[in-house]
Amino acid sequence: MTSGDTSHPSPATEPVGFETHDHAGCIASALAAADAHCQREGLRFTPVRRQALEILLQEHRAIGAYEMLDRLRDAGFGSQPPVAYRALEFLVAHGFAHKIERLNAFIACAHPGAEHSPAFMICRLCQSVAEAQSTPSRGALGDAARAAGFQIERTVVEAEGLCPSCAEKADA
Amino acid sequence: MTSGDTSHPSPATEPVGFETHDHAGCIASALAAADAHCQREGLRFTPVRRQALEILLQEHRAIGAYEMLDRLRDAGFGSQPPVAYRALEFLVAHGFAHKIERLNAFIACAHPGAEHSPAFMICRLCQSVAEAQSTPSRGALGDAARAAGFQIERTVVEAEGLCPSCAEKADA
DNA sequence: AACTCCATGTGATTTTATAACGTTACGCGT
DNA sequence: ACGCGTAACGTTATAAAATCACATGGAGTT
Repeated sequence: MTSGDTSHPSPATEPVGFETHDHAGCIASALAAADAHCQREGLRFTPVRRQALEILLQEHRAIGAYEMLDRLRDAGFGSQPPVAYRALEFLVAHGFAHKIERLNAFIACAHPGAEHSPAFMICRLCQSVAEAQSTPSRGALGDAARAAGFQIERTVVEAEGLCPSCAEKADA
Repeated sequence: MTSGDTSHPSPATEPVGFETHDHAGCIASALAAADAHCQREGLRFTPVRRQALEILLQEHRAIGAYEMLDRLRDAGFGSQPPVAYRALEFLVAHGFAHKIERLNAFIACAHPGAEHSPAFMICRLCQSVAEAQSTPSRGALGDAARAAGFQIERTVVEAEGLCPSCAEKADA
């Protein structure tokens, strides 16, 4: 991930995962948005929770609960698993982060604030993760659910494969 | 693809999971199919592997590795985790079973033999699981992947919600 | 101040998964 | 049939992921 760019032409509508972008800016704005959202909703955006989100945003990749725990401990918070799990649970519950089931890991939401069913593209070589949108009600799964009378409440959509840059290397 | 699989637009409308069916028959035929497939491919369908598949077929629901281990031990096989994990790994690798990431559990494939990208509907109340087809290349995810230059190799598609019968109970 | 609610911190445990290693069984060429 | 190489099996041990249970403490309310 290069870190030279400062201009971010279009906000949060595309696959924000395999491209370079304004890191400091996205962290700051995401934290601000989370702040505002919690204010509005009467949620307590406590120090651990804020720190956890900041860690996810800084990494900009999926990190496991125990890696998060290490970071939180380094930042002066508790050192037992529930510390990390509770912070992550909060972030996920309110849409600030997502769990990548396939990796047992967590990543900051790339489309904060928006109601959405996320879909992820996971590179099996470099482990990078990009978030896109899925449309559960459309497509084969939606058809099957309607046909079966199944009420979808939540979806996990994760694609594993090669990101552009790893695919290029693999070709060579 | 199988010989019988036509490429019509909506292959996903046989939800084989929330309906009653000929249990003994489906077990026998699935085992026979697996036998044949292994024969053809030169795979070793050993006793543990066969027993593991039979267990999955009998249950007809997602079961965890340690539950599988219990059953295998009861059947006279080894009693340590790798026994179960290896059998399951074989079954998954060759398409006889799938892992439900959301549940950390495994289920027999409902469309044995066919090349497919499975999608699952998981009832959050009764834990039943139905398998349908997904069409990774179509839909929002496929679009996003193409746009990003991501090469999809495998997809995890899992919907969580209410199965028909639990939805009915919940309504009442 | 007393109360309640929720968040935090900690120790302990459960559940899920893999590493490492020796032994056995099979597949195959001779 | 014999020996060879590989894959499968079994076991011990350990790692990784997640949860339980309980005590403490702070923010807001009454």
